Amino acid sequence: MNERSHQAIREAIRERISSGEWAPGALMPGEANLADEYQCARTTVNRALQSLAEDGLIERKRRAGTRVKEIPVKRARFDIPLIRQEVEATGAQYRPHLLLHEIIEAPDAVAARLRLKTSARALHLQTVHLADGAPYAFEDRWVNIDAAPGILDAPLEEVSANEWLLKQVPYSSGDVAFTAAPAGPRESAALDVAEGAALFIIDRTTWLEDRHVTTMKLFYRPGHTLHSRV
Amino acid sequence: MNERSHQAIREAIRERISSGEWAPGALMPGEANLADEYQCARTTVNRALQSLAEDGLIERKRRAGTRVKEIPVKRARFDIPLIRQEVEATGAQYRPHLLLHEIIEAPDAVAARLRLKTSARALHLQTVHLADGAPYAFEDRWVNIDAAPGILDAPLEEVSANEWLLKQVPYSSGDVAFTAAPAGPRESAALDVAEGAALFIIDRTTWLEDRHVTTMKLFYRPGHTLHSRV
DNA sequence: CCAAATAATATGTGCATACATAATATCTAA
DNA sequence: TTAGATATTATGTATGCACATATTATTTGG
Repeated sequence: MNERSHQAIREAIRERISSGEWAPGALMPGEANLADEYQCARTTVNRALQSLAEDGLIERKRRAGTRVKEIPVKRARFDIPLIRQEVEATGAQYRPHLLLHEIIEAPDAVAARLRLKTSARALHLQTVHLADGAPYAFEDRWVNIDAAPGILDAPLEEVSANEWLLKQVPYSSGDVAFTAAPAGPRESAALDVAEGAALFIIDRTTWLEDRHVTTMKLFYRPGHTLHSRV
Repeated sequence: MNERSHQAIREAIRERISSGEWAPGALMPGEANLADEYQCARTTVNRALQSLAEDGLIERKRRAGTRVKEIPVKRARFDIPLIRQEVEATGAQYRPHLLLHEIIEAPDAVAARLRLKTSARALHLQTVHLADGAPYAFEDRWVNIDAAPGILDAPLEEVSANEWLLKQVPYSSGDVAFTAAPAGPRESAALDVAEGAALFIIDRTTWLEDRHVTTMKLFYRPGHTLHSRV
């Protein structure tokens, strides 16, 4: 990282913002000025400033210029890992255990998420993810069979459905929600915790273009945390 | 967005990856080739590919080339809002209510987080955030007085400590953790829920350079979810 | 006086080029 | 044979330039 690199300049400017050189909401010098000051091309300053804007630290508008944000947006990024990797990262041995595998009419909430016709059938799976044989998380998943037909023949005792699907449709998009809920009878039994225990839950729905592939809830054992830098 | 813009090219390449044109793990054509194919400068392809790498879809190494990731990292991004804004976005009226304001010796866990000497004193605040008068979230916060001295004179009945601190040290960094836990007596009373109810919790520590400013836990009422796109 | 046309301006982006850098492949000498 | 030097190559990035675009300021015409 050179003295005049866009990264160096970005950090220098970040410093100046942190130090309060420009008040929150204030107009910063234009790209041309900064380029002059740092003895570099405007392109380079542009890149530095765009990066700071991505970070939510400044706000840029054509013709209007660049200002320091009044209230910088705190943006957290989480890498959502494969459970296998998550478990293996702790040094434990991973094994999925399939508790339920049925093809039944999907409840309305699920049908809506998978864009199924009401009363269409879907694959319903329940899995406990084990770390060194002990329950680590409980997964309740519905799969749109039309969108992933091969799953009926997949060896789900060995590879978790999550992993299998990821191999099939690796570059899908989706949405995630984080929440908490008390353990119901299923979760309680699967995770070996008291009913009503507070569980951290990740709720995901995944699609590839317009094919809604799967929706699932992942219930972690009490005490699980997910963390990140801001 | 032009046909030959870096964004257009990025999306075109994203499509080609999604469609499976290049297998997971496979080597993609080099920048020069793609530039040739898309009839644009290598710089433009470079920008498109860097963006896809940021998204965790591909992996790039000098000399070795660019490959499609075997298992793309699912990266969720959350904008963590001010509670005031979060509440007001629902159309409700926001009001913070300060329950506790004391300067006492910080417990070890807190002292560690704020990098305080053991048995140093810190400001301890407990606040209920109200939406239209009803409890929305409960905040338990510790502030390093040395790092934010003005807070002792701040009108915390009107502006929440969070907001006040954000005004003072707007460009701080920090870490965030999400978890779940049962409501204890304090949370139960403040949020008006049963003891043991499953609460979604955001746990944050904030610092500016080497000054650790504040650490807090935010307990949401049952049912709260945080969501995002992947 | 006000609305619409027009000019001015800061950021946004593409391009050709040159060189930097990291990783790999190949050659060379003991 | 093999460690070490050297060449090769794909990505990384800085630069000067031109032009695009969004937004604000100014002018103009009714």
